[in-house]
Amino acid sequence: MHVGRVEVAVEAGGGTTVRPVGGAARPAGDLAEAVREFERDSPRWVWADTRVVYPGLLDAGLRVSRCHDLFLTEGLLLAAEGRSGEPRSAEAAYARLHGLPVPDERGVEVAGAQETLFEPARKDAAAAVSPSDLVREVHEDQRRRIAAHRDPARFGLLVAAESAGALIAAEMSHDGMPWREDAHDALLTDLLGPRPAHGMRPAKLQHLADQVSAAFGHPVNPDSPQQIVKAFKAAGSAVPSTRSHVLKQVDHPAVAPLLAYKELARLFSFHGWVWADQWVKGDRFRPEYVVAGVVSGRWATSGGGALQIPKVMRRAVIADDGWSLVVADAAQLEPRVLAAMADDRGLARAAGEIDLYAALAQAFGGVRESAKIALLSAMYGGTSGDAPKLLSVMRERFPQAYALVEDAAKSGEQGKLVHSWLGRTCPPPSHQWRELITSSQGARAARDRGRFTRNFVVQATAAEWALTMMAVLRGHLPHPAHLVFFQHDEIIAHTPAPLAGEVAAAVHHAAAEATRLLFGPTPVRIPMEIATVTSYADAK
DNA sequence: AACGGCAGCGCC
DNA sequence: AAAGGGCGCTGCCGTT
Repeated sequence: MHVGRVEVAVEAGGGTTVRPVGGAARPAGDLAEAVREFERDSPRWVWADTRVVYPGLLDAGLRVSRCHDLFLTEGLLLAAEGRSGEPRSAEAAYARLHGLPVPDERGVEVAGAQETLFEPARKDAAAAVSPSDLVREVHEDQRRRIAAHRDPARFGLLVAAESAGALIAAEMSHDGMPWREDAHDALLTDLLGPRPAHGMRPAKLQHLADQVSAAFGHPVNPDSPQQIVKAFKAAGSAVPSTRSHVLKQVDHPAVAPLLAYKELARLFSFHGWVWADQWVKGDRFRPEYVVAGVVSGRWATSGGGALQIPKVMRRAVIADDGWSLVVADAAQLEPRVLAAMADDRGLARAAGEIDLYAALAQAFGGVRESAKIALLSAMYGGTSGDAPKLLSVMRERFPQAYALVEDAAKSGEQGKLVHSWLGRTCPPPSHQWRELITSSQGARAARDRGRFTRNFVVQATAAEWALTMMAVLRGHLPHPAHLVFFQHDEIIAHTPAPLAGEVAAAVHHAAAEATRLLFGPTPVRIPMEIATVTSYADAK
């Protein structure tokens, strides 16, 4: 199979220019036509921004196998060059290349209107260049910068995985996650009562709110932490906050209805009927994913709250008739990633087992929970409870893994940058931090950043493992199975039921392949827990 | 009326 | 002595 590169530039008028790398640019009336023509060779499509270009192709029923996203790559490169936060758009990259005024990233409209892609550049000094020359020059520049990276092979893998993520995010938004509106409505009605009129509380919520007021003997808004704190104080049960774990310690008749209210109110306002009206259409939930929306490379969402779906709501995620959901979860991903990164023999041996913490228990007095606390404290910077004692065991028994996170923390405390395994770089400390660090609060600021960088190296590497796994999986799914959800270390595929076994096999393959691509030969295994279900709620 | 910080809590 | 990482989203409430 020939795998070349084809650059694509979308003109302001909606026309398209394509240029096979090494060849000549030519107009291609319609991007879909160009994709139909070239895609049989599985080229790597080079374009300014997947969010702008790809949705139209998906609407036309087309998919591409790989791409190079200039926007996301620019973000990776800028961070690696210690310039996080500078505008990442191709226009901005072009302007920097030529010393021109750099357009603001916010000026780029990404709502799917192709016309707007080059508008900001047109308003600025980059206006003179044709879109196809802009794509060509920025692409060449990025390839130079990737080649100049201290580890181009790893960094190139990261660039490819990030770009694959952009394709997958667009495809997931296009396909949507199965979400049965009738099941969701039934679930809400069961928990809250029938859908209320606009601006009203559901019956059960109103009843609980009334019980809270009755318990205090006067009207109290259960949504107002201030009023709650005041009411408890007046009742002789002062509380420092209204967090549920605080309230649970209080002996007062308002506590029970208040806690019940808080739990249900959240479901009502976050994932209730109004939410469904906005985000669920035709039994599909279509969130907006933001690839690399988190500095660690994790995805974020810009709407729909897809990464915070409460477990109880998973009952509404139901496969189509005759189809299944294959729910796959990378178990204990972060400690395994730490073991592989640190090449720590003892930890890596434990990470060859299905239950890593159980395998470590022996080192921690035979207590699995202690092993878990030790590892989590090492990765998060925890110091409460038994953590200090358990961390000293960790330092003794798993010195290389311990040193890796300690070094990351020390670098952070000193204001240095740290990197993931493939070369994602954390942002530099803020200006305020640099001022704070010399003040009386300096020690605290240093510790806070140390915890951030300590966690960054592990979380970012876990994120790139997951991205790589997903990219491999995407290429191995049997048609018409497709990915419908991704949440940090968990992936869901929607598949005709008879193909579920093939999908599961593809998941196992993808996990092993991602581990090999990132870490090469290692005793560490990153096993996937897979459940084939009709409803997401039945996984786990 | 619009905006933004905060509290609180859901997910990993 | 204690001290936990990353997000998004909502309603409240003070500010403009």
